[in-house]
Amino acid sequence: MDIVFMGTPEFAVPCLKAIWDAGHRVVGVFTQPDKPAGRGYRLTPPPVKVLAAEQGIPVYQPPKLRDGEVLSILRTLSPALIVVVAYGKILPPDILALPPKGCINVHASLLPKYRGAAPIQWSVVNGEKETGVTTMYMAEGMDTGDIIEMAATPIGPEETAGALHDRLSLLGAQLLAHTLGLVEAGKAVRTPQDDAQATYASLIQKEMGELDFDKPAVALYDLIRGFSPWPGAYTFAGGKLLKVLRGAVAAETGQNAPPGTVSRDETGRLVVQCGRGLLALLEVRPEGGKAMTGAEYLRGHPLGVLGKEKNNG
RNA sequence: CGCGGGAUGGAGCAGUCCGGUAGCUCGUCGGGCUCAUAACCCGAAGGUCGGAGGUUCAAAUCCUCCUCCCGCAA
Repeated sequence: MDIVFMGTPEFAVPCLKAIWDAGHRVVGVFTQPDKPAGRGYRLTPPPVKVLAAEQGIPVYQPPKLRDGEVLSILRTLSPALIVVVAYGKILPPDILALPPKGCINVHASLLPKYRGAAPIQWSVVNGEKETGVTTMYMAEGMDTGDIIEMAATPIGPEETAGALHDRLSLLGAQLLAHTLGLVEAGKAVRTPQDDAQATYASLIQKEMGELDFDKPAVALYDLIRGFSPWPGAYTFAGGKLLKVLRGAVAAETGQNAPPGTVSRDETGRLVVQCGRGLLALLEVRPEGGKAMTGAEYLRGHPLGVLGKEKNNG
């Protein structure tokens, strides 16, 4: 089949590869415009663009899809199918209606749960034990289309969102390859979603990564995993930012000190009192510094109370 | 040139504004104490203060340039 691919970040890269590996032809790639990123704000091309360019596939980076020009480009490319993976834009109805085989999407959750922008992170933050990937026919709503296939996978008790992202990215590519076969053969079955079961995974904001030590240690542990490696969980120590890269639950119950109180446990680990239980900060990065273990951090920084930035200033 | 923080014995930091013999916590090594210990006591080793140049009687500290790391932002 002739396919137009729409995707942007690293997550979409394996899916793009899977298309030609499965014997299909990518006649065009749509991706977000290059954006300033990193120190120096240098213009950086999205990963999908880099791969497409290597393969000599025409790349389009329209700022808007609803300007008519995009539609005429697509008509010229004349794909049988459009595949969308983490593109970052909503497709207007006239584009959805264009390809004869339809538009399909790969989503990193077991729909209808975790519709939306950040399903991987939120599934970890919420302590889910299982997640997966879904292929579906696209509808106008956000991730509301009819399901074609799903593949489930367990979330490891210590797995970070970053690790899960990489696994789901590959799993999604596998599933996509299979789904493409079904679609091409006309054997793809549509299963409508049960909207009553739907949940929504909103866009991650970095502010959501601030550790609230009034919460149970287990919840903070899940937050650290879910925000790793990006944007990272954090707190404040002595008015300075302290990123928490890796944590562990040191005790699930008990509270003997005000939440946020730092101490050193019998093995030298940095542990913090939570609303319920103790959280060990195994790896941290102080503002302007490099990553270090909690024990190392403790050698040069006084014990104190974390996260009081907003209260005393 | 988008904004900002940092580089000091093996680790983490203080000292830099107000130049003047490099300090703290931990680790390491030796010794002691203890039934024992990641605990405690005594002692020791270990540093071109990121690099180059400049100012000065004297520079970790002031000036200039450079390298590397990180935060914001994505």
